[in-house]
Amino acid sequence: MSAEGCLDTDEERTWDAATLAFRLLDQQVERDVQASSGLPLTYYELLVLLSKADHRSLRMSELAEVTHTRPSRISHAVGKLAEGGFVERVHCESDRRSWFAKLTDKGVETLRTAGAEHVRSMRENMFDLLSPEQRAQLLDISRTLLDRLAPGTQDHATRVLRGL
Amino acid sequence: MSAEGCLDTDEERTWDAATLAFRLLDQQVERDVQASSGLPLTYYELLVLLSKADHRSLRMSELAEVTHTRPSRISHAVGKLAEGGFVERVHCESDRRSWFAKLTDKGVETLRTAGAEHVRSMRENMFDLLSPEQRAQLLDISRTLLDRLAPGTQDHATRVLRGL
DNA sequence: CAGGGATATTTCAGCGAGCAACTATTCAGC
DNA sequence: GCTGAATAGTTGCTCGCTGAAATATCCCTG
Repeated sequence: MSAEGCLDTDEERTWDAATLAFRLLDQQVERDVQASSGLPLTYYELLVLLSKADHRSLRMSELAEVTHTRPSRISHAVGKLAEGGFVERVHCESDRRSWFAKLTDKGVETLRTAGAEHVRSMRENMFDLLSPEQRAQLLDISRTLLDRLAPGTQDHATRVLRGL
Repeated sequence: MSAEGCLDTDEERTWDAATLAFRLLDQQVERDVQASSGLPLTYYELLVLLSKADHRSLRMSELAEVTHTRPSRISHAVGKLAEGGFVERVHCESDRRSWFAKLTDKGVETLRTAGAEHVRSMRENMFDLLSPEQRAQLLDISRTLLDRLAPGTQDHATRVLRGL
């Protein structure tokens, strides 16, 4: 009647708990960041990436690649961010198909306060709850998963952000 | 220039890795489940919950509570699932404000194949990659986070699914 | 047992993300 | 150089989720 699957009970519990925990974590941090900056978490993350890049700018395609999302999302998102004045589009001289998204001064300013709130929320909802061992374990587990889900990405991401 | 935040580098790395890993994991499993059943992962999860409940049915409000999402989502989702014939709405006699969503035979059948694919994907993208220690660590970490993000939920969920 | 506040659900409008189709530019080969 | 394939981005449409307002029913108090 009840046991529908061929699941190992322990696996199922782990899946359910982990899935729910990280969804709720994302949602909570999203609420906090949005309340402090007005920006959706994923938009805020784009600003963070730009702030770390040389000249505070990245190509649309680089943003899509680093975030593992579709070009159309970046196009929409940068459009909104540009409307809000957080970002400006800069035409690439060497390849005129390409555009840079460049963080504006307003973007930097917004990022300062939003970043503080992001850190606070991150700590409150995650790091303060975990022991140092658990943090290390989580990093290890996440990297293990990423090795399969986004192979060769960690190196690549830093390469992009350091200017190839 | 580059270091924008007051973040501990280790914390930032852990946050980035964990966030990305579990987002990609969700997306990958979603793709697999959708390819095999045509259902979004979150809709499939509703069917799983119903299959575990007494009489294969739960109140709308129970579905909302257990999944930690908004009633309006359940309303839309059950509407779609009912259109597809996976679920039927049953009016509650004792409280006529309330409706049950009840899994149909077609729903059970769909769930059989989708469930197999879900388990396969879960294993391929998660459990097969982790050591037994890591699985235990992840369960522990997830529960720690859930204690704060959804306090008193684990008991509650099982209570709902066992009929109060 | 009538009135009012709580509760269960639906409906509507708006947002972020993805897919597919389209435009514009670059590049490779003849 | 010119044609055609590949690449960079954008646009339009659909989908699932949320928040707020609306509807229906229940329950408590007087």
